Amino acid sequence: MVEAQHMHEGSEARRTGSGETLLYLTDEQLRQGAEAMFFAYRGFTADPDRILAGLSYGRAHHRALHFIHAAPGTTVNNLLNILGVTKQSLNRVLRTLIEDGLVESRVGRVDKRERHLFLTDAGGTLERELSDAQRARMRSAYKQAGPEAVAGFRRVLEAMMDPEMQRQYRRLMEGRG
Amino acid sequence: MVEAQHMHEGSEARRTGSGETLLYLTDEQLRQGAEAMFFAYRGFTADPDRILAGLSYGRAHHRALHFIHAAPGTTVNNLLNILGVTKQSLNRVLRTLIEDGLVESRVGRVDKRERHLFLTDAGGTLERELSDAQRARMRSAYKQAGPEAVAGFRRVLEAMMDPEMQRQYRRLMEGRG
DNA sequence: TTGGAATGTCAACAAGGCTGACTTAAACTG
DNA sequence: CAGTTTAAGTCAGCCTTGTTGACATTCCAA
Repeated sequence: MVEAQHMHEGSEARRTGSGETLLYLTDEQLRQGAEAMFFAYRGFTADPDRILAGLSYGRAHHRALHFIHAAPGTTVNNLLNILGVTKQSLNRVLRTLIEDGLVESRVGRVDKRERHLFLTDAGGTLERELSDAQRARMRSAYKQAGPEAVAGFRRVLEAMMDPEMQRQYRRLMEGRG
Repeated sequence: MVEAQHMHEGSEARRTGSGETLLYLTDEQLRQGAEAMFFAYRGFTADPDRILAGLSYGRAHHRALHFIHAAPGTTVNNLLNILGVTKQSLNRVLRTLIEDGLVESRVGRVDKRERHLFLTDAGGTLERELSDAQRARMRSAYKQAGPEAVAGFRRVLEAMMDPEMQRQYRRLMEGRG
């Protein structure tokens, strides 16, 4: 049920005869949403970035560590698709992580062309440090906003993804509850 | 009121005797939120990026155009704070925009050290083209998710910002409805 | 056995961040 | 008025992280 007290200030909804909900979204409301995304993403990355600045790593290293943690044993190609970068770009990051002993690359058993990626103990430790920093902010934001807001947050974000990314995202959600 | 059907799958809320709502947020739920942010931000920037790729501009030019549009007459220093980059970095972008006749820089009347920035007609046209592309996706996401979700989306994003960015954001919201 | 797929590597380049040093002009302040 | 601070711009150099293109290797599968 769409009720006034649940609606964003300024947005309007109306039920048609057929029961379909129409939304009147002004350009201004959408603009504000875009700005919110911009500022929030800055906050989202700020804490891990601060940690990484000390080490000689960047945000790209964090992303690699994150998704290797999320899907241990993933192949390079799979990681490429998730991250949406070229293999040359990923390779540069991956190479330093392997050299520094944070990531282990194992030749595939069934297909020996493939490399399966795992975090070493040291890699797991850094990954945890980075995500702890990121999660602290998210936890605080979730608590401030409340569970209804969080559900809406997730719904809008999912609807904003490219269809291919949405598939990747849902695949990652499976098998993790 | 917190009711089960409004809650995100897997999140739990409980009312204490004092009426305070407690949230039990697992690391896993927060991780999923982080991944949603990552994938959604990619989608968020994808459409304007495609347009900019043709021209010799990048995302940084888009951001400058966006905020000059949002706050016409803003000074360079103010824009610096909003974008969170160094003046050297902004200057490189701003210089090309001014040279190409998309942005006009006027010497301040009251303080002649300041430069006030405005979009030219051409600048306004490009800005509109870029935000139209971005807004189309946001409009679609907002419609899919519904007004309650949008309100929650905005609440979580705002709570995720650095306090200083939150101030900038709210200041921008004022005087625009 | 040959074609194609997966991976890795080299080179070159561009965008867009950063720091540091310095100039100019204007404004403020003692 | 002299000295300091502020706003803006510039130059030089560096780093990360993205890109393309070319090419080698390895291995699977038809």
